[in-house]
Amino acid sequence: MARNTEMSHDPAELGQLERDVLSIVWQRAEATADQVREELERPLKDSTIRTVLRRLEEKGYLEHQVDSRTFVYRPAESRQRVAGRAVQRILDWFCAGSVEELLVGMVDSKVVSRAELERLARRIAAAKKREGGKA
Amino acid sequence: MARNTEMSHDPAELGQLERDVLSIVWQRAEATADQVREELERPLKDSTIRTVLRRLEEKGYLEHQVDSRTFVYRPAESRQRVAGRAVQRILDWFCAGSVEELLVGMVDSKVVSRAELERLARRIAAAKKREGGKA
DNA sequence: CCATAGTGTTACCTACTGTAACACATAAGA
DNA sequence: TCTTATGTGTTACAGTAGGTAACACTATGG
Repeated sequence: MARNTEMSHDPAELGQLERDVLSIVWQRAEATADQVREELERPLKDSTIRTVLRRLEEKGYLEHQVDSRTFVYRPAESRQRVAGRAVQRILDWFCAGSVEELLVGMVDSKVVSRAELERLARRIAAAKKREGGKA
Repeated sequence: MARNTEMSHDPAELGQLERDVLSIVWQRAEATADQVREELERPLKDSTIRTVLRRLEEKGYLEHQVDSRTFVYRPAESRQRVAGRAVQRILDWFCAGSVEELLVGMVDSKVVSRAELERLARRIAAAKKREGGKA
């Protein structure tokens, strides 16, 4: 057995191509298969792109609406939320759920400096007040 | 093709069992195959554990030293560092490298609250001064 | 009515992981 | 010294996910 057989979707389980396609849709806000293919540098067949889009939808990352028989895909969730969940996973796996450990790890791995981290955290905390609580 | 053929190791690419084994070694600081097996709840054969340990070493997560013909595995990197790198990957994939976006995503996905994030960031920033810069 | 454009279905190959058997070596005891 | 644990090295197999794509089907526009 490899990987879970029945779990909610999980960003790290995406392959390279899937991530690329997903990124394109996120970037454009919405995209058809052809648009995605044009934006990919790789020379892939239409059916390949469509398969990937369908799989991404099955996994819950995308949803589509039909616009005169053409599928228009849109993100089902924002990049940030997906990224946030991905981080949550890492947190659970490698940091026993401790956010502090994770942040320390990020500093340790030079993902962000202590100063920068503090600056961003303050900014984000401050942003809350300006916007008033929103989902 | 699935997954990279030649890239530095990457925590998200680990399977469930591999993560479990790695966690045990991290927790104990060092462990032999038998010790790992005892600590796993699952009834696995010796060779299974050893294969996993070997693979984890190949992937760069563990290293071993021989203690009178017994392999003693130790982490090659701290959990925090590995977690940090994992986050870096997510950052690159889903946030175009923007740490701020990632942090916002974490808040968005309720991984951490704004207030808590700020509190931790301050603490981590403060810790730097006490310890003096160290690798 | 035909061609074009788009979807649905199905399939194949490979890499990765879980799982383990079996052969080989060697220290320790009889 | 011969045998037996004990532990390692090698090899393998099956299941799944992901990359890639062909092909059949459908409906729309000319």
